[in-house]
Amino acid sequence: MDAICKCKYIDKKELERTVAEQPDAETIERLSTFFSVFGDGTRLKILYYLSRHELCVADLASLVKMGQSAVSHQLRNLRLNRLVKVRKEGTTSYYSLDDEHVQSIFEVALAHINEVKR
Amino acid sequence: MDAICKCKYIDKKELERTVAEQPDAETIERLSTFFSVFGDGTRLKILYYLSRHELCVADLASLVKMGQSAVSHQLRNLRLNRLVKVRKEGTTSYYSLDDEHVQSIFEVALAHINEVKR
DNA sequence: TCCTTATATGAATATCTGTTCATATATTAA
DNA sequence: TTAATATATGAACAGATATTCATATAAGGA
Repeated sequence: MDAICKCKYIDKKELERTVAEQPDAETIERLSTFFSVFGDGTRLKILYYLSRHELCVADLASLVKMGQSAVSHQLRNLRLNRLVKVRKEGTTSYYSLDDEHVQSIFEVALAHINEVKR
Repeated sequence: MDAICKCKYIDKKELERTVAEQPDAETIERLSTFFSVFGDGTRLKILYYLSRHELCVADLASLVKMGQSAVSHQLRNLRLNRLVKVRKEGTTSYYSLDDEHVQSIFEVALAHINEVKR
């Protein structure tokens, strides 16, 4: 702790506690990655549809009005971040949500943007 | 509704409801923007510190170990997204949180990454 | 076996985003 | 008024990211 606290209104002891308790680098890294996944309209739409139904790639593509390839890439992203899971049947891949937090995340975020109301 | 539902396992009626109830373009836009703000380590750190103290720019810069300019740019971003607010006193700007959802957001996200545990 | 269908993926490209650098603005002190 | 300090901001640059295109893989049917 060095150049900190040049300003007034700060209880130095409390600030030291804040620094001591700060999330470690890995936590920050994983948090920002997690939020980045939600920071894209295409992925949000996919997550919304999957929160209602298990769906195959072609149907998702038609629902979000994007090419099959684009959707496939995004599903891969969501899969790697453990937000969706796949079930294969023949050549068809059925995707569904793999995280019970997605719903809560949506709710809090909607609460935010509805209160700010532009 | 056209090329949808080529796959089985889908109740067409329910799918129509899902489409009818889907969030509009503006909501998707605002949601993804909202999440994008959290999708960056520097901003997450800033939000963490501000969740504990009102702080000036110089102290924030020293805490997150970044240049004053970088922090200033990020604070501007956070300000435009209504997550922080400023209070000026002389030449000093004191920032603090401007959103009661930030805490809840953190909690849900932490719950997620702790359960997935790498 | 050959063809069709569903999905996955590497490469290329265009766009977006974060940081730095230089500088502007504004307040206070000398 | 001049200097020093705190912050803000435009421009430039580098790195990240989303989409498209072409193609690979793989299963099922003819």
